[in-house]
Amino acid sequence: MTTLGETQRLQLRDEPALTARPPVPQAFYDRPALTVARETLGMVLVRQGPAGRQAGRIVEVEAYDGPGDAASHARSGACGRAQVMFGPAGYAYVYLIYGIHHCLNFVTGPVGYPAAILVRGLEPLVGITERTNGPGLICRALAVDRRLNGIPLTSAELWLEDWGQSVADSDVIARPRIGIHFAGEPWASQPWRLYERDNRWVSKR
DNA sequence: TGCCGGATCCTG
DNA sequence: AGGATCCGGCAA
Repeated sequence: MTTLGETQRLQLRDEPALTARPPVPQAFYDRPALTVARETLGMVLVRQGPAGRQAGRIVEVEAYDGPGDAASHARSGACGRAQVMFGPAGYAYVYLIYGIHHCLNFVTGPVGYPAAILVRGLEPLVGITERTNGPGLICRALAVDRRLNGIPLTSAELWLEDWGQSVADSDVIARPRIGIHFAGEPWASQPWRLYERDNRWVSKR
């Protein structure tokens, strides 16, 4: 596995037209949440929306895994907003939080098993001018709201691409998830927040 | 039907 | 440290 240094990433930023790749297929998401989370680091999130084509490299994610995860929206069953998490892998789960901000997730795993990856940090590559170090900021910068809830990640509006900028194992940091103290143990301590070491686009704390 | 609190972010 | 501001879950 090779990783690109900062210099090569800067070169990629200068050649956006040359870097488009096919969308990551649905099968990528149809695996355990932690596996998908690890491999999602370094993948490029592409948004085709009101601002045209935007792209950024995912540098921070969190996994929410299974019906027993007390921090997951799926903890109360397949009702309300969490329904998408119980559906097939490879779909977007977008919800409104604190009445103000949106959060973007990728549904993972088999039908009936609720799991998802929350996108928390994005390194701008193409067409992104606002801050993207935090889940609400990412959605604002990419014009992602609940209209995108439930769309497939192979759609023409939002998808992942592999630009060959994966994160080396030695650069992956695993820590407890943010803002889920209410879940209690062991969930509050599960190291299911993954991010790239020393990347400025990782959310604060 | 009402209330409580949240996978956040900004301002003071 | 506290406010913004909507929605889901749970108690009554």
